[in-house]
Amino acid sequence: MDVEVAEWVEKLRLAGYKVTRQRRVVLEVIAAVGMHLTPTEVYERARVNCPDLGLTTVYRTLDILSGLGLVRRVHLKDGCHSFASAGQGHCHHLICEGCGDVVEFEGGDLSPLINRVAQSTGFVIREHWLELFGTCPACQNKL
Amino acid sequence: MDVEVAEWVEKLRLAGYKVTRQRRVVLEVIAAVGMHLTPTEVYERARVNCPDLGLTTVYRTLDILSGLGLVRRVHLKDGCHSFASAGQGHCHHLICEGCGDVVEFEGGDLSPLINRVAQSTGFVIREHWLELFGTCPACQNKL
DNA sequence: ATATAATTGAAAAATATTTTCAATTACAGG
DNA sequence: CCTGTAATTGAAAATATTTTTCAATTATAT
Repeated sequence: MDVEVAEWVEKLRLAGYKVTRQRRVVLEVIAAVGMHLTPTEVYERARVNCPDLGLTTVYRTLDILSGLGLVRRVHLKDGCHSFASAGQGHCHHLICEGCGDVVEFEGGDLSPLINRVAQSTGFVIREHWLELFGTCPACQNKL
Repeated sequence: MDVEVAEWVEKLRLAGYKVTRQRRVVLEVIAAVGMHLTPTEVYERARVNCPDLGLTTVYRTLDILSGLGLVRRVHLKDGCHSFASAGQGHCHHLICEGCGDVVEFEGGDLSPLINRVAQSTGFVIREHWLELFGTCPACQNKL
């Protein structure tokens, strides 16, 4: 079990959730795979190690994990059904349009932009999302 | 018919689509309402002026409009079923969490950040997408 | 070991989206 | 203005996605 899974298990426990076999296997799949996965894809992969897992539980576990900020929905042009690990700190997702690979990056400082927009619109801005799309080194070589 | 609708109609025509009563009414709803709407919400509002409109046509029209870049999906925490006008140029969405109001803003220059990420990951970055969330002036006053 | 409250999977229900297809309609060309 | 034709339409069916319900199971505090 790698470090990320151990940390996630600990956070689940601290938040008052039971650490079940099913939750553990869902965690392991998402931590092990560096790409975005739909609930059904998580389900299929997780069932290799836990054949009695139900799709309902995958949905429920993804809900919990995103509530805890451990996992985040990946927003793609044609829909937003996929999830990926959300990493530590304030990270954003860089997504390969070829293979679905997801890399996290530090957001840099967007506050000048955000302050400018807050100023000109009168909004109080609470949160922001940034996603980058492109082609990973491996997929560049395939062309 | 306001300017935005007239422009959109022209772009539809130029792209080779027929300008039907149904498409026009969908356009009008989205242009008139400064907030994000689900296909069903568009459908309900559009039917006021066009009672024989079908939901299927709303889905199809939203597909076309987002293909032409006139409308963009709005990505919210709990799902991505809503659409809003995409405005001119390279704009992003600022969304009020209170009332669903959507304001467009110029993206500013993200290229330093994007270049840095491209450099450190080896990705070719083709596109980016930024969304801000907060509270609009009207909703601030309601508190 | 036990009690108990959380969690589970299956099935059903609810919701969202796409496909199919015959009827209708926009509009180019006369 | 008519006409022909290909695009477009709505309704219904099909598919996909997500949530709810509920009885059985299970993690874990004691």
